[in-house]
Amino acid sequence: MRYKNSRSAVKTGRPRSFCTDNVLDRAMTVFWRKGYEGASLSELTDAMGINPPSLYAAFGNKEGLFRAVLERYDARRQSLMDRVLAAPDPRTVARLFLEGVAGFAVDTEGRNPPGCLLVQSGLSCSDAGIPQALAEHRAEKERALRERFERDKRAGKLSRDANPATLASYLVAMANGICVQAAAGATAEALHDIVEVALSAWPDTPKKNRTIKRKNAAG
Amino acid sequence: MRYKNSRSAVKTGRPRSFCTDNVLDRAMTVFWRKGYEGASLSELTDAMGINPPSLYAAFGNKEGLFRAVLERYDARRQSLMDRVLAAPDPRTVARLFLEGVAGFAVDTEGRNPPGCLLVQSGLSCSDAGIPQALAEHRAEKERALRERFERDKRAGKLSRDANPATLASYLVAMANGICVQAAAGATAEALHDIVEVALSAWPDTPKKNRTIKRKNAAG
DNA sequence: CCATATCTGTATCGAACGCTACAGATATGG
DNA sequence: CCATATCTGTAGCGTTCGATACAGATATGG
Repeated sequence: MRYKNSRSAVKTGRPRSFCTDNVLDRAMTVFWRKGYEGASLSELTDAMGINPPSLYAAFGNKEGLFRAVLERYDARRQSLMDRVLAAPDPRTVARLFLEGVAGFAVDTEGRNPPGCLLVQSGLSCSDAGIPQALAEHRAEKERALRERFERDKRAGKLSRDANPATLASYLVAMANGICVQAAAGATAEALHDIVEVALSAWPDTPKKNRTIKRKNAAG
Repeated sequence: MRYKNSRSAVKTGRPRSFCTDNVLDRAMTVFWRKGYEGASLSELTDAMGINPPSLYAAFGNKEGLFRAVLERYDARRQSLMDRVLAAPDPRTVARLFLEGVAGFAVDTEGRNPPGCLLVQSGLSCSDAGIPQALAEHRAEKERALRERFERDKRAGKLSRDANPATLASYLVAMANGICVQAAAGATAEALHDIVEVALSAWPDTPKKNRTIKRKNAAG
């Protein structure tokens, strides 16, 4: 069996003996369980099955490895976000997003701990760049939701007094809170119940309680 | 000026030169900003204004200091929880709780970072006892809310199909998510908007949609 | 087959970590 | 005023941290 190598073009020199995505997945588990500062280089190299010089040649340093892990994490969550953003209406977006996050938070392939890497691996840190990097990755999801809701609002799929930014922020906050509950050992059923309550806060499709100024809703 | 000392009875020996609550507040700031593992002993002793032997004599070790800080944190939040639990009805409990948490999360006395110590100081850690200790402290608040809602339900202040455990879990999850947003730099206004959405999910007082079995609601 | 380039494994670097031995300082109890 | 007890400050303990120097291994390009 040959590992997939990240080198895009044929280059000279001894080839890399490991698959980048593979070792990133293994490093992800360590960062997830121990947090950024709690994950030692020796634990990381042991889990990744490589030696320190290989790690430093490939990722620069510990922070570089962590940032590569975050990118890998996003990639593994992309299919969920794609499915969420493809939902026909904003309420379904909200439901798929919260249910998806709750599902991922409790089912982490038996390898990773319950919860979310972007929440529990370093909210406070000796190196302030780590919390900031995590915040940026979380904000990325929030922005995707907000832009979706802005489109929905323009399309008349959200009431005129709904605030896309607030709704996106609410969903992300709820999702992060769910992840904290999951990390503390909450069951899938408990998380599902939380999601149901959270969704009952969702504003329904605009009701005809005012004079209809413009009608640009498309089915 | 004389510092308050924690020694309850008069004892022999050289008296302690520092106020326990005072140094715990200073240590709290370090743990809050850097997380449990990111807070080094030298940073802690510098901030506390004492030397390592005094720290170890008083708190045992780093984990003992952290646990003492958590107790101190709870003590400083107790007045909020008292006010929340003294609210006349469950909806007001929910509102005061979320508004109170959001308020604390952004206004941390200019000394502590935005957010919540119980959420951001060590969700994942090299020593698993730290996330567990944090989870227990958070669960304490959730239990207080749940018991309050159970009493409300027995008193008819919550609808018969409301689940006190779910509502408490929802509020705590929402509060924790709000703290994550605050830690990432969310403004007080943004958090307030989230709280408003979150409260719109709250089940209202029981409506007379069924046969009224018992009536013991008071005003 | 050789020059070049890159990766791997061993062995280890200086720095920072959490923690403590020890002697001096300062209180109480008699 | 002395014996005892506890706390303080200095100085440094052994370990682990993140990161690297270096030599051998293995590919490409000519």
